[in-house]
Amino acid sequence: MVGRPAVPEVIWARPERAGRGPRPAFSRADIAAAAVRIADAEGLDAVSMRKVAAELGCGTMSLYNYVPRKEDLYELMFDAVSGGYEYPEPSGDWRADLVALAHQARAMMHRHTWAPRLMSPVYGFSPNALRYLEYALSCLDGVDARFGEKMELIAMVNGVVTTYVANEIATAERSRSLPWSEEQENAVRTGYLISQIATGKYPRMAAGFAEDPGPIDLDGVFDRALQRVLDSFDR
Amino acid sequence: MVGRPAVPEVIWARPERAGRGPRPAFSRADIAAAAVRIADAEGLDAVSMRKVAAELGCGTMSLYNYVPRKEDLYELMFDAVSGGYEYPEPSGDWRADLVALAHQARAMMHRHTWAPRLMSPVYGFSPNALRYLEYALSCLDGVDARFGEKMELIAMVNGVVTTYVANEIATAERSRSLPWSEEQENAVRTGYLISQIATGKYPRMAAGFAEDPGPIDLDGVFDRALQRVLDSFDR
DNA sequence: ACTGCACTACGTACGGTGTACGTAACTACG
DNA sequence: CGTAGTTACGTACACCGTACGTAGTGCAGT
Repeated sequence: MVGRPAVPEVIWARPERAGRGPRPAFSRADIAAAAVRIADAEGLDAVSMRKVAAELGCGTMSLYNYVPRKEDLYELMFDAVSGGYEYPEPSGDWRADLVALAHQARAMMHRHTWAPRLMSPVYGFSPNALRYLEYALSCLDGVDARFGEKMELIAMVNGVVTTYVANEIATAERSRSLPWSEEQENAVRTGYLISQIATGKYPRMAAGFAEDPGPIDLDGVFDRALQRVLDSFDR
Repeated sequence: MVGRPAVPEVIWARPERAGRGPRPAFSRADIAAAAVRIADAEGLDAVSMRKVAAELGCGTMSLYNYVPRKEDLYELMFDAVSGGYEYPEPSGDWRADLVALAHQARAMMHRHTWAPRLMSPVYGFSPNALRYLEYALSCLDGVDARFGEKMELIAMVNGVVTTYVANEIATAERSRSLPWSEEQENAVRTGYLISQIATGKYPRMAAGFAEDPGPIDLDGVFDRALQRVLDSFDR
């Protein structure tokens, strides 16, 4: 099984335990949890096969018995953190239910700031992603709309969550790979922005910042964007 | 200048040509163009300092005279492809103007499929990003809304563009790093999805795919999402 | 005109990465 | 009971970003 397959393979279709040979020392959940610990502590780029193996206490190449390629490790990680959602019985108010679900997803991504980078429709097949999707659909049970329309709504809600969280954490995540602090970086960048605006080449931005310079309320921005998406489906 | 700075620095604030020393052999535009060529041809992960230097025909470490860190190379790349937009005089119909701008951005990202991965508010300071923003604001000149509201609209439009393009190209980009073709990968993944749905654990998805199984019209999905965002600002 | 310094150019080297390959030990099935 | 298929893992390769040192170049100040 250590020989990498020459034909496509979905990791979820692989049996966790093969019939023959010694019993595996770790479960997929163990491996995902180890990788998640590293990513939470040091960022996604710090997740290497060597480090995950060390975290588990096994040789680097042993990991390849469980995970054929690093891509699959990412898939395990994303599924693992997608397993923490609560799915209360839908209330009948689909807007409130979707808002609650979106807030759960946003909170998850703030806990695991690498998750937005892994968000991809490719991973939409993982067990927990399917559960999430099915639950979101169940929130829309009473809604009179075609299936395709419901899926487009769910996709837009998910899109808002990941883009906004990605933006919210962008500078913080970036500063992980930089030799100076986030505050220093921000100060320099806004300083440059101000100098550019002062050139007069961007009059509307200049006027805008003069009129409305306050700090941004990220929670408010997110909630407004989410409500707008829901509005647009609620005619 | 080869000594990396210990203090934050925005590459755009660096003069292209220093007073002393030999005249630089390349411009920032040359370097960005070389990196863009590589990324277009082989994907973003193929963009390495060595390859860009080879493409330019100089030694690897010479690149560091122009680009203090690889992050800055990304910033140059993103700004370079953001320089290809056309900014026609706003027509007075702000919805049509923003739709046209969004379509330009979408087309750009389809030409440069690595661009969504680099999309980050951090790069919103680059010269061409500022031009883009100022133009989008100019499309909203006649609209009676506060500056903050206009910025939120523009952000949502940009968000829709990048998320949807990222989804559209996800499997194709992914297959670049995989030893088998996109079609093979897709076949296996949808096969697994079908097998999962057939378990009965996801009744709503099962019903949905039975009712509405057709292939997805990506252009239509994108346009509908975009219109919904515009609707939600158009009361 | 000359000196000095800031800059360009770039070879070498270090510590990291994903993973191909080979070998040894183990266990369930024929 | 053999043996095939698995687990375990050390070694090795190609590639990465980039620190550091050295050599050459041309403007600024004297």
